[in-house]
Formats: sequence, C-alpha cells, structure tokens
Amino acid sequence: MAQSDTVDRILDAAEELFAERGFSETSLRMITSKAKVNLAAVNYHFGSKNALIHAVFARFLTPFSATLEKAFDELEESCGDQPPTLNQTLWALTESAVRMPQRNEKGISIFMRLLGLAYTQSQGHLRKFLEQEYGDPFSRFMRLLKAATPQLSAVDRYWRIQFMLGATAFTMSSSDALRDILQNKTGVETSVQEIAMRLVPFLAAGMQAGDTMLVPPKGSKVSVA
Amino acid sequence: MAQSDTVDRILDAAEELFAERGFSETSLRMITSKAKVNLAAVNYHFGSKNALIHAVFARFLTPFSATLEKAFDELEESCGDQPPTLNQTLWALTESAVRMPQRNEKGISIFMRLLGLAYTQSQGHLRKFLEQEYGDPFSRFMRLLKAATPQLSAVDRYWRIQFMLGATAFTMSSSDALRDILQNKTGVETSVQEIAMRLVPFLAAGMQAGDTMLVPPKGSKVSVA
DNA sequence: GTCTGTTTTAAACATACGTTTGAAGCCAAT
DNA sequence: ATTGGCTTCAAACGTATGTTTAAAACAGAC
Repeated sequence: MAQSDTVDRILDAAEELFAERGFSETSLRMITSKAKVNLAAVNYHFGSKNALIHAVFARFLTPFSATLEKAFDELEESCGDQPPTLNQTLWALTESAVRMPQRNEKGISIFMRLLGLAYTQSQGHLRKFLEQEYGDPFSRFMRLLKAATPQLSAVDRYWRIQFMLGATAFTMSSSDALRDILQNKTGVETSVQEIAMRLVPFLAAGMQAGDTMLVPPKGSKVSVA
Repeated sequence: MAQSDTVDRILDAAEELFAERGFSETSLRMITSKAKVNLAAVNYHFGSKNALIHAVFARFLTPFSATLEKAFDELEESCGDQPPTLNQTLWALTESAVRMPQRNEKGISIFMRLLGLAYTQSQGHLRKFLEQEYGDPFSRFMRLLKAATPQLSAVDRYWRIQFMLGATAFTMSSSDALRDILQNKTGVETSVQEIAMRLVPFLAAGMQAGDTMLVPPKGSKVSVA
C-alpha cells in the first residue's frame, strides 16, 4: 500500500526525532527527509505539524490505554472486594507499558521519553489532546492509588503522587542519555525493563514513607510554617 | 546605572520566559519586549541567545554553588570523621536552595524548572556549559550521596539519584501550578519550604528502599533480564 | 562646549520554518 | 484507452527567527 507506507514512515521518523530532540526542535524537513518522503506529505496526510504530534501519541496510546484498562480490570477482579495494593497497581501499569508490542527494540523507551517531553515541554495543544483522549485511564489509576494508600492524608498523597510522576517522567524523558552515560561510565547496559524494575520499588518506598522524617535535622533553618 | 539595568531586565525577563515556555519556544523578541529593551540589546550585551541562556543560569548557580560548598563544608566538619547521613546531605542541599536570596517569591521554583528544562531539553551547549562550570559541587554532592548509601550498588545508586533528581526538578518546576491546583481543591496553602519538607522524606525513603521489592509480584510477566 | 567611548535604536539581513499551490504521476475501474 | 480519485512532487508563499549594521543618543572627562 502506498498511503500507509508513507504515513507509517512519517510516524516512525517523527517519533524517533521528537524523542531525540523535542517537538519544537524537530522540523518537518528533518522528519520528511529521514522518512524519505516529500515535505508536503505531512500536511497532506496529517493536516499540520501539531496533528502529526497527536498522531504519534495516538498510535501508541490508544492500544496502550486499552491494554491498561484490561490490566486494571483483571487486577481488581483478582482482588475481590478489597482494593489492589500499591505494589500491584504500580506493577500493573509497568507491565502494561513493557508488554506493549514494540516497533523496534527502542520502542518503549522512545515512547517513555515522548511522554516525559509531553509533560515537560509545555505544548498546550498536546496537553489538551492527551487529557481529552486519555484522561479516563489516568483518573482510574489515580483512584487506585488513593485506595492503595488510605493511611495518607489527601494532601500528602497529592504531593507524593507528584513526586512519583516527576521521578518517572523525568527519568524516562532522559533515559536514553542517562543510559549512555551509565554505559560509558560502567560499561553496564540497561534496558527499560530494568529501569522500571528499579523505579517501582523506589516509588513504592517513597509513597509509603513514614512522616517521622518530616522534621528537619537538629539545627536546621527550615522552619515548619 | 544604564548598563546593568538593561542587562538585569533582560535576565529577569529571559529567566521567567524560559521557565514558562522553554528555550527554543522563547524568542529574543518576546524577551526584549517583556524587558522593554531594544531587540539588539541581547546580542550587544550577551553576544548570542545561547550566551544569554548561560548567563541566566550563571546568575543563579554561581552564588548558589558557593553557598552549597559552604554548607557541605560545615556539614562535613560537624560530622567529624564519619560521613554525613543521607538525611543530613539532602537537608543541606535543600536549605542552601531555600535560603538563597530570591529576586521574587517565585525565585526558587522558577529556577528549579529551568534546571529541569536544562536536563530535559537536549540543548547540547547548555549541558556542556553546566558540566564545565558547576561540575565540582555536583560531583561533591554525588560523593556525599555515595558515602551515605554504602549499602547500594553503584548501578542502583546511579538510578535512584536520577529518580531523586526527577522528582525534585519536576515538582519544583511545576510547583506554582501544582500549588494552585491544590489550593483550589482543598483551600490549603503550600510554600516551597513545605513542599521540600514533604519531598525530602519521600526521597530518603526511596533512596533507602530495600531491593526485596525488586521482584515483581506473583504472576508478573516482567522478567529479570 | 567638545570630544570619546559606551549604549540604544530602527532598520535590514539571511535563513529556516510550517503551510499552500498546482501540476504531474499513479492505479484501478470503466 | 480514458476517466477519476488519490497521492506525490517541486516550487513558492508568508512569517518568524537570530543576528548584524550604521546612525543616533547618551554620559562623563577635559
């Protein structure tokens, strides 16, 4: 097929370049020349650069959110009437991400980086698009987190969820670069799965931290407001 | 003084706009019109847009790294021959950041967001500049972390430090927006200090998480590579 | 008051961008 | 063979960007 070949080549090239360089820093000319298609093809097939960005996300997120919903369904069913634990919830998310069919070996890490960029680069249109299209599974995840951490006050939970999001988005958004640094330093190769397996315990521990440590050490100048 | 007035107004406007919109998405015309100076003033005083970006970072980082070095000096001295604990190290950093003289109330959160962007947006020149100019205090912080977490393998420590950086940069960088959301939801006011007081225990707990949780729950399809 | 070096200004420059155009190419159905 | 609807293509469009220029404005020293 001629059409979908061009469309897919554009999506592949765009996905990779966006992940490498960010959205604003990637021009349509870079994308089309990497995809070996004519410059006008993007506007012909997608309508605009922003619509292409949306399409890149939709190609991954639509099947992913379906997978995730199913994983949450199974998890809640297997738990009977008691809510899933924090660990179970985090792992359900992680596994859904890792098990997504990948276009190539970098598939998931490229996409993680894109998600990080989506959160980080304040592209208003992207944020709106993601909220509108994929807000439901996100809300569900939040509800599960709430049920899994009943010991936390609403305010504590709120902030700790932000911390989790931050650690995840940030790490994933620079994971290629970080992996390269680590490999240069130690010669150790790191897969996205391994990063996830290190991240989840970190998040779970932070989420469940006691608040005894809330008090700064003796002599600290940070005062409780 | 005419010069430094113009220079400072440019730096103020640039700092704020960069933090709001990122580097590539902020044009010199936006900056100069916000600063109410002539367009050419940037190239006259700084030489180029990239040099302006460097100057924005230097204005904050140079005094901050001095403060931080002093805090580390005091901390190590007060600890005698045994290394500072993780908690002490994190609090030394936090206090140095919070106590920096701020140009306005948003000062610290604006700058946190800039640091996050510096890490995220792959602006090669910025990364090189930061490493070159401020690599030393950063390395020292890393050494302290290493001494404070002898139980961690080098690889574990490496990734958990990335997670800490992520949670911090991400949260602080969007703390204004987050604070507003929280206030609208719960009517609770939150200061940067309070966020830090919630963040540090989260980080310390994550950093010191046992690795028993490294194993996914029963039935998980994520395999140890 | 005049001169000197610095700073500000308006205008222009070259380049890169996203997008549009209209013709050409293609392929299946008639 | 010809039609008709997609798709591709080279070229151009208008706009925005970072940077440069050369003249004007300014300030302090003599």
